[in-house]
Amino acid sequence: MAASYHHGDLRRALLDHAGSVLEEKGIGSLSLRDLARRAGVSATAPYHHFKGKADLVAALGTDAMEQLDAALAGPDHADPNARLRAMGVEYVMFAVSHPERFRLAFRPEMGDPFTGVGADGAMRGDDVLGFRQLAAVVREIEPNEEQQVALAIAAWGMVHGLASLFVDGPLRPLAEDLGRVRQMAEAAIARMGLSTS
Amino acid sequence: MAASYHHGDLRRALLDHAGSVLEEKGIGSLSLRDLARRAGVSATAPYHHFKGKADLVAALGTDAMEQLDAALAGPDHADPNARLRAMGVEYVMFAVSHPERFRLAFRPEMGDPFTGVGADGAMRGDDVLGFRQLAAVVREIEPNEEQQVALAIAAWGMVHGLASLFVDGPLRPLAEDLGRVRQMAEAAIARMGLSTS
DNA sequence: GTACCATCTGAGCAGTGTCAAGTTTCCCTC
DNA sequence: GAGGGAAACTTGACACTGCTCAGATGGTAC
Repeated sequence: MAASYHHGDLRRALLDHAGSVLEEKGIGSLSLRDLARRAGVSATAPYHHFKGKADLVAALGTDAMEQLDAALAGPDHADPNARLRAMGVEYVMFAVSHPERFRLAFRPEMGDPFTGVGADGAMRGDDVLGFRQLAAVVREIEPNEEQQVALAIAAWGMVHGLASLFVDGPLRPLAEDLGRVRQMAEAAIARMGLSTS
Repeated sequence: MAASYHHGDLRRALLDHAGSVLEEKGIGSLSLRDLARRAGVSATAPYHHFKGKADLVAALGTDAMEQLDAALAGPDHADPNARLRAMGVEYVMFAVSHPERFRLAFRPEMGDPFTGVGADGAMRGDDVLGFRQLAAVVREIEPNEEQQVALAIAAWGMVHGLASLFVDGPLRPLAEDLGRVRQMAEAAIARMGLSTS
């Protein structure tokens, strides 16, 4: 009797349980049936909230992207170059601190969150989570529009690569020491001549 | 009669078929049973050559890593800075040209090819595919050992990030035009002050 | 109060990874 | 050449998965 026929917010519950599974056992162990079981609901109930597994994973990816975006909002130095560097460090720290979330935000085999750059190569930055803040700070640093794209790509590429090497690449053994990661990220970012045009 | 009981080189055949499936339908559609079927063999035969699916995928990752390594051997400019930049461009071009292979080389959920950086942060570059050539050219550019690590990480991070953004990230729509990718990669890499210490 | 409709259930299909036990073939040794 | 052991392969089975479809349920708008 306590359990009502209608769950209330099954969609949210499924996503939350998915988050737990993700952190405990990784994306390979994510199963719709298991999530349904955890939510105390039949195996087919999730299909009333998601088109299928891919759709649920895509929703998780969007969630992750939003969290990354939020983490990037922290730094607010007056100097845009310093802010860009600080944002880069936070990007890497987020990835290392929440590897499953970071992977999910860039996992295209099931659902794709990106539509951020037009086929002509122009940035439509305001449309893309995470890119918005990058575009803003880049505009402060670089007046030339064409160079803005180059700078944004170089900066994003740099920190995304660092993050990937720590999360999925050869630097993984170092990722446990967060202080060291921060230090290495700062060093690598400092090495890049951001302000030179 | 024509078909012998023993396959001959089932391991190689399975990996080859896996390569085809990967390029045609992506890693999500990779199934051991399907590979066995394609090789004309029972569903459990692959277990005599791989511990399981994860082991097969790990072998594919190693293959991919070797191919990436080979692709990086191309450029041979006398100037080490120019060579490093050219290697970076080739890295990105490989990723964009063979996205499934590139992903596989950095896919840890099933098997992990990396042991390249000691817990102390020192490079053990000669042990790691791909890193070997990077370590060599970095040594030519940068005499200071500590700075070598920083430079190597910055350079690898940069090109790996670029590659990832083209393959799995917001720059994906641009990845179809290989000429444009090359041009953008060159611009982004040129922006990074590699030779400044 | 009744009709609607999103939500949820149950049974069932096709496909998967993996294991245990048996069969066939190759190859090395005498 | 004969014998024997090891490697390669098969059959059969189990537990699990994503997904579909027909039907039960119950809140809500009229």
